Amino acid sequence: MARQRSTPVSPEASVDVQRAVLDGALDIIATEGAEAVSMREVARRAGVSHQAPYHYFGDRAGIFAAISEEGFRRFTDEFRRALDLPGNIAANCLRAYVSFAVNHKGHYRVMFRSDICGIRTHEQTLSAADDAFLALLDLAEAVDPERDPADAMSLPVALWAQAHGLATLFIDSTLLDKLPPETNLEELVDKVSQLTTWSTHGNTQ
Amino acid sequence: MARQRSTPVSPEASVDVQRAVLDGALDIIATEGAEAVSMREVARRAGVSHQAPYHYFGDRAGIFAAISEEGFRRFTDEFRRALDLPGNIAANCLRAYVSFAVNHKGHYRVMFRSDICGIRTHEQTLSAADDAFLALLDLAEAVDPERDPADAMSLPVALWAQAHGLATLFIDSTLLDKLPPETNLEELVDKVSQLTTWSTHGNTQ
DNA sequence: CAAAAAGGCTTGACACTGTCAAGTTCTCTT
DNA sequence: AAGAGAACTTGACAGTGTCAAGCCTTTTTG
Repeated sequence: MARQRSTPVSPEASVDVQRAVLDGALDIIATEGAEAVSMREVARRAGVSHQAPYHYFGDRAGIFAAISEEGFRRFTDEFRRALDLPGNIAANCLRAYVSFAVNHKGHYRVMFRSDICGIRTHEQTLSAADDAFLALLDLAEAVDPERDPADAMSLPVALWAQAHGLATLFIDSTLLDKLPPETNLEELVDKVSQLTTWSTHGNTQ
Repeated sequence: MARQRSTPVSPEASVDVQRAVLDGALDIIATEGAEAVSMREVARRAGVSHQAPYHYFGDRAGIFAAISEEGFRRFTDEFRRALDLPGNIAANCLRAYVSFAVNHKGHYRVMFRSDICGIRTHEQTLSAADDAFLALLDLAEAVDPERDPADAMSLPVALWAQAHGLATLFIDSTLLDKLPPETNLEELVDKVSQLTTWSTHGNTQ
């Protein structure tokens, strides 16, 4: 007799399995890290056979690619919302960036790991990452519209590096162990914003 | 008959095996990423049995911990050398930081991955990481000795985030694919330095 | 409306992995 | 000379990613 299926076969059921596989993987990534993800464990959590995930994602890297894509799409949404907020744009975006990483650890931990999700071979993930990059360019444009066009990339790279650095230090390193235990993360992010000035094009030095 | 040993047993030989295991692992990490490291593959590359690495490192995480420790020690050396250089200290240190990451990909990729090297249980690795953090605090002190002592951590965190963000974007993300192919990395790092001003304590806003 | 194709899974098998356990040399004390 | 310990070794086991092939159920097609 075949394994009991928890839900009947239907158009929605397949989506459920797909979703359950991703959610199981996300949970493992957020709590134990990406290497702890195994095809068989996510299958087990989704209540399906060890081969079912292959049907949707091809291989292990495919799961990571799907998570990365979803992460970039949700990230771009939240980031663009911060772009439209009133006030200090750079500060708003930094806050949005870091809070996305902290609140979506599972996604964020995979998004920039080109080694495990084979992003270069996965077109949709690549395009989602490109969209996110466009949003970043818009931030740079808003921060300093009059910078030298011949050096258009320095500012976006600098902004991205600060945000990405803060985010990864928070979620993966032992930085937090080195800070006083009462430290408020959001306050710290804002202080870093206040501390940083992105000098304008006119500056020599 | 036992497996032919390439070198006779001697005090140096054991060091050789240890070193060979680490070098094999570092090579794999730098070229394929940390998850591609397997105990049996590094043993194979070192020309020893699949259990030999356990003798020195306990388990897989132990290899990563040893690499992380070595990375932090070498990093602190190079970073402190940059601290003593004449000129713009922040710029010198940022350059040293990023160039360490790029030139020691294998080490750098592991140093901040607390998930795979179980850093919290490995005292020597932890202490090496602490030493690196002290060097960072010295940089912050040199950049702005008169900042508010009640908010001593914002500046080091900001400096570290910028450097760490740049480094990880360079070695792990697809940022480089998005930049013009002729981009010179060292120039880009310097431009980011020039773009960034770490405002002093007197600043309100 | 029957036959064929496709989608959504399943079980089975294989080579490989990390790690425990239990030898087997060597080298260095005592 | 004997014993201890370091530096390995071989063997075994459960768990892994993935290929191959099969089995239902639904959808499309002739």
